[in-house]
Amino acid sequence: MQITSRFTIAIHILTCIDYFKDERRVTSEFLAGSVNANAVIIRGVLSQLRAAGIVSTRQGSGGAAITRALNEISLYDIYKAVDCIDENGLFGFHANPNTDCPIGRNIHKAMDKHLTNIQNSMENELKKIYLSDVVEDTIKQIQAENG
Amino acid sequence: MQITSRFTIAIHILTCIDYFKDERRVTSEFLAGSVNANAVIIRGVLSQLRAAGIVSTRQGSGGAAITRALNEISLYDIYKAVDCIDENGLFGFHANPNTDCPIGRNIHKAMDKHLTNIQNSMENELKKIYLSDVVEDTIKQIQAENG
DNA sequence: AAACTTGTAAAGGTATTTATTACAACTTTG
DNA sequence: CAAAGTTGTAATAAATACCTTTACAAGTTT
Repeated sequence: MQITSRFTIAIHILTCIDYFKDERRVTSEFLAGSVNANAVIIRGVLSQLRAAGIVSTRQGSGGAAITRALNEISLYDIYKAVDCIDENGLFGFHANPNTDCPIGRNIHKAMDKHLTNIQNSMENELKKIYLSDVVEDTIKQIQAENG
Repeated sequence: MQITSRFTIAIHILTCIDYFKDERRVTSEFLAGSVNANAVIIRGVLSQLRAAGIVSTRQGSGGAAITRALNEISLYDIYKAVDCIDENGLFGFHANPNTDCPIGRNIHKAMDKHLTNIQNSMENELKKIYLSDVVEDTIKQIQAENG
């Protein structure tokens, strides 16, 4: 299993929007070209980012823009926006353990606390990384390939 | 997306094996009853745990046993045994970004380092929790429901 | 009005996961 | 040694989740 690629697509999109913002209108079609995915996928991700207040889009005229400073958007914000994982839902539980068995009846509660802590620690790491970090690293990569 | 339920099934199984070890022979059929899953699924998980040296099983006579002390088996050991997630594979990348675009060509490398760190920090948390912790908590839950 | 773009629903396809069936190999017991 | 019970594993089917594509209404610009 993997965290949905919508998350890395979202980071890709946001990096593109910032990179090309002064150069051209960044439409879903253009972004689809860079990501190499269908434009409807891109529009779906943009929809989620818009609902989270991270980007603005305009019908008709087209083009997406980032609404906040890059160092005010954490990877956690993006992760939450594209709805990667339910609250406490990182670890899948098997449905309907047998309640006639003392273990089946209680194991879920016993595991929950620990697994929630693990998920929280992962999400806390996401909060420490900002879109600005990724954009800077991407630009370094681009400069490295030219020099 | 979620981490496969084989992980929580494995913890459930191991807790059962320990809990019932002095009382009865713990067969895959019995475990399937507690988990409420098909016995073949249980045998598959037991196979993986056996390959990792966490349990031993016996053909014919039947029954599974844990090979180490519970406080020497971390949730990370179990997580690795049941092959939840590939190395650096927690976050799914969209395949084939457009290499004609400077962002498409470089974003992957720029994200990789950060996402690997996040996955590592999650896995390090798994190393801090032992099967003994989960078993103790489960027994506390059982005692609480009786008293 | 024409051309272009976003927003979203709906249908189709693909991949992954889980469940089931089947049976060979092994162990114990009478 | 035969019968009963169990593990180990392959193969197939079913269910679920995910991604892609088609279609079109609604908005904007020229």
